[in-house]
Amino acid sequence: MNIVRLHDWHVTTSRAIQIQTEMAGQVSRTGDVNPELIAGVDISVDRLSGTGTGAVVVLSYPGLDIVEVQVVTDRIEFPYVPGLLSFREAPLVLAACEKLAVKPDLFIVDGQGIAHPRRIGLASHLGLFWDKPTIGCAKSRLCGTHELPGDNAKSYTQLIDKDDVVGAVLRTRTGVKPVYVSIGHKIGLASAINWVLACCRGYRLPEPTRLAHQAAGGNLKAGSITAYFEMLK
DNA sequence: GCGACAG
DNA sequence: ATCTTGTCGC
Repeated sequence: MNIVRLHDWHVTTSRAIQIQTEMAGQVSRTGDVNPELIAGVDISVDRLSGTGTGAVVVLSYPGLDIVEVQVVTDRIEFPYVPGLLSFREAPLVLAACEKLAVKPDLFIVDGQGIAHPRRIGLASHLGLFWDKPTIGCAKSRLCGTHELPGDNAKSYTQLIDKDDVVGAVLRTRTGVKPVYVSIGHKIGLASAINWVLACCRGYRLPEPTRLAHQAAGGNLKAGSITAYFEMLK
């Protein structure tokens, strides 16, 4: 997985904001994909050791079987600052993805895409480094206002920030708290919503990020990988 | 000045 | 993000 190192991640908060402002205009809000491989990324943090673990789980589509898993653990430098999550998490996510032998066609990220104060959340930022379609699928809101979607699965409402439709509040499963879906890069919102739903298997979170979360925490069942190799025979 | 605030 | 088993509810 080759990436484009657009800038350094070890910067001051003011420089980080400046970088975001400069890069926001490069984010593409249109397009669609017909993925064969969909990846999910996430990280976990160990406050004691001061380290973090970035993980990427690649799934086949439409089977959603695990194709490859990569994790990288390293010291985590940048603090958690709302709006600057990229500078804390992107380095680990990029490192894990650099180890991939396969090339995902689409990435689902645990965080916001353009549903961000400067319209460049983690999903969008990663999309620019990879120059690949990305979708932001966050568990809670960073900015914007919205009505509550219906209680049934697939129901959603618009997430609006400063008169801009920046995402959708989507019910991925009946009765559960909705997720915040937004354009990451190189994909339209309607497609982003459809791909998130296409990756759901009965849990609140779509399989890519749900499994990436487990992988980052060191809890990915080895059995699921075995199942994939069995399937190849 | 007072809240809000992805993970 | 993370601390964490059983338990209440559809």
